[in-house]
Amino acid sequence: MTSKDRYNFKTIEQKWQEKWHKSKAFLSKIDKNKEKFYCLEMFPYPSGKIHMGHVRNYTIGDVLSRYKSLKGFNVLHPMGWDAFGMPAENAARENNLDPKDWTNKNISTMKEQLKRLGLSIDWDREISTCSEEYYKHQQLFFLELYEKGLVYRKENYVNWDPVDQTVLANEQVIDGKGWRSGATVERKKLNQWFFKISKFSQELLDDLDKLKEWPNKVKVMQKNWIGKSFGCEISFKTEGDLPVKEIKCFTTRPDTLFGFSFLAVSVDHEISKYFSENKEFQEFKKECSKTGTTEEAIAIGEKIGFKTNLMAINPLDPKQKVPVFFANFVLMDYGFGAVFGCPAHDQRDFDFATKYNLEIKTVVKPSEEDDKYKVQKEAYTGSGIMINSEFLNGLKVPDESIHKTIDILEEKKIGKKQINFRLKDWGVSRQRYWGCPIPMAYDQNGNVIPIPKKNLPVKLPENVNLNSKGNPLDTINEWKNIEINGKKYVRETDTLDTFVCSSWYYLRFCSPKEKDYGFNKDEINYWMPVDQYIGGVEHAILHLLYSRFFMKALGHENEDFKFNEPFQGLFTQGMVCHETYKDQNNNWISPDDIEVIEGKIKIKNDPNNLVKVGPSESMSKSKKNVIDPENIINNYGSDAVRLFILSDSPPEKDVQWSEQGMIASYKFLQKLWSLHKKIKLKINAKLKNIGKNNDLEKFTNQMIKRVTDNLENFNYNVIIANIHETYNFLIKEIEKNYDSLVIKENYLKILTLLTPIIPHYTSECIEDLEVLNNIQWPETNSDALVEKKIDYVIQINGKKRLILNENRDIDQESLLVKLKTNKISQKYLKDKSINKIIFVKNRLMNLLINE
RNA sequence: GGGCGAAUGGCGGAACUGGUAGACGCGUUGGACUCAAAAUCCAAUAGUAGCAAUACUGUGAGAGUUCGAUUCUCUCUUUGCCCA
Repeated sequence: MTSKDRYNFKTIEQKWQEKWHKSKAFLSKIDKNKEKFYCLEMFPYPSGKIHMGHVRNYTIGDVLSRYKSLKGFNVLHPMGWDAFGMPAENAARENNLDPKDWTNKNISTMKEQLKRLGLSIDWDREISTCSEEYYKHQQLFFLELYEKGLVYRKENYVNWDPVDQTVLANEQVIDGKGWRSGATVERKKLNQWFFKISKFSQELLDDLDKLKEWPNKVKVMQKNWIGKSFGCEISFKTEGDLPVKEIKCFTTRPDTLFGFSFLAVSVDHEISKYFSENKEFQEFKKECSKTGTTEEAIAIGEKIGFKTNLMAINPLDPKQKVPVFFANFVLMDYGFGAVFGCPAHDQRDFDFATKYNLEIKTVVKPSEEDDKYKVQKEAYTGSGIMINSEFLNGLKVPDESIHKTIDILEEKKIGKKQINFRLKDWGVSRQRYWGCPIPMAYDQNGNVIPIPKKNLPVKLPENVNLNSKGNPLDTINEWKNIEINGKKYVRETDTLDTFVCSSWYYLRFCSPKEKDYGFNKDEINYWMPVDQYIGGVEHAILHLLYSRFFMKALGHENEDFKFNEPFQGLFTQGMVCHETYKDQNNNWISPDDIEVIEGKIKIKNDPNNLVKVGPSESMSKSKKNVIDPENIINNYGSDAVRLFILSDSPPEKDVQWSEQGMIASYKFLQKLWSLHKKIKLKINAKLKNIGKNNDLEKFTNQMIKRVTDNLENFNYNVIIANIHETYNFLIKEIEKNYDSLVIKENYLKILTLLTPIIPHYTSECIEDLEVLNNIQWPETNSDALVEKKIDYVIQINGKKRLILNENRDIDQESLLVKLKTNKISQKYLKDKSINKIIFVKNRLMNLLINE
């Protein structure tokens, strides 16, 4: 092949991208005569350059968008930027830049990179969450939710970095230290703004059932996160030297009440006020704060307690009095910050009771054990039968026991049926500069006043010194101090969690230029909900749950807003992985810095330094196992990258990056191109009516069916296999005699099938064939799919013995006659009697004979 | 500890509703072209035995249902993710 014949992706891809740009090929407009399809991928954070994860995510979405367009849908496929957030602020501080400039520069770089992928995006709808045009609407939403009572302020514990003077998210606390400063993180109480997501707990849970096109695992994760538990509030009378008469507990296992052996409360429980002068208690409290606040830390960490002189009385058995402890494994957030301990049937309680020598009384036995069963080395938490529990004895655990106990407790007025949710209200305050300002202010007495709507937006001040300790906004007096109606106020200086920005951006895409409000009602009514949302499974809980909440909050007390779920379909794609490399000193090595010499992996230009190959892991800068998409696109072209990133694994699973696989995809496009040249010659030769062979048409129809099915089911990796099969078939078949018109008709259909995957290439081919009319997704001709001859599988005693190619719809008797004249089957059937025949029409025949 | 999922050649992975296991790709081997190499093309490629036709074994392990199980049921092992 001479270089002239080669497929020049550089000029061809650029040519088509320019054409698409100039003709606004992907512009979306409301058209009520067409069915809409809203395809959305999770928008990127503008961190600098795109990475392979983006390439995979947006390629998947693009394949779907282009397919739906060809199918005749009116497709909305927008893109924007999740542009607020800490990396910008940190980068700006380190390099003495403005976060806005840093962000906007990254946006323009990444936008160019995405365009080079040939994505079918309507760039006229581009939005950026850090622009005033975006966040001013968000501030209005905030005020609306405040008016509806869905926003409030309360004191809450936060992770406080005493060096950076800032609040840290849980994931920024590593081994109890601030991720940046390394300082030991403190628990600190701060006034924070909250969204009342807990008000919608039940609805968020119930509506999961409506989300038929969501992966089950994401629904399960959300369900667990919302964490509905059914249980009982129980009041325990107390005796002792404190003015405390009663402590309320929440429990999901009221049936184990006869196994009661202690009562544990959180160190923040209201009775702790009687210990404020107690030095030992204060020491204990300090000790507790060291164990960390995550549920995991508590589960793994040692259980410690501080005994009070209070005794709690078992409401079902007033003779039983047990000690009350402060304990580190009880959190104030859960229930009432108090639990009753039943060591025999809860491992945490068991560990605690063992440590403090408390009674362990068995009240549930496994069904197969007798009544003398005793819990020994660990708590028994399984199902079984109640024992040692007076009137509860014999009840089945948990089916009968829990409900029955609650009924009894309610009757005796010592307990109340209660539903508890694990989901807590969403704290949205961040002590940061680079975020959406919260449109609130305080008077001199600290009373809250919303900024009047006419004064919106509250703009972020510019040219701010980011090197101050704490929140930079706190230091800018001229911004902070304001007057409203002649009275002096101080602004709220916290900004909103960036998850707020991403909770409604999908609405903004429907009407990105609407000036007066965040969206236009008619436009969202046409485009919403998002038909297919695509992104990483790491957002399975927070982002997706917050977005769902936001829709419900907007619709709350608002007849005009008729959506309560944003994403009808959800697809979570897997990560892009690469082998990891380390040198002899355990330093990470980039794949760009290694070479293979005589089968050994070595560091480039340092042949004595052998490389240790580690497991393949998700690409990350810290492990240096990243491949820069830009280099790959430069070397092989976007179509080849798209082809490869889809080819090796199902999109929902992780994919291994492979240089060899990438090269193979590139070479395959070259092969396709030489096939195209051959086909074009055949078409131009204007061959007429030669032969009656319809294999080509049959094959085309098979492919239409298979590719369409695979597209509908996200089996994109199989489509790549289908494309290879198509090549393997055509390269041979095209040598046979066909009518030129038949070739052209079928070939065009095949090119259309490839278009969602490799759009630049097929556009060039279609143009090369001088086809002018718009292409549409081909329909399957089901007549052409019907095979006249079928390979019948002949089994003898369930084992495949031979294949008979016979007419379709042949009946059992006729097939048996054919079989009796066949040499191979004779070998097996000779002198044997057939006991039974299983015949599956058009598929197989199984003969059962005596061996 | 709990929940959900996964396990198929040297590797990534196919297989409709229970009906020819290993599509397709990578890699490997052999061949053609070439002074040679690269590129390209052709062929082979689950294992064992055999010149071959073919036979037997084979979808993490073990059982079960069935004429027939990668697919359904149970037990176990390993592993991934989420929650604790």
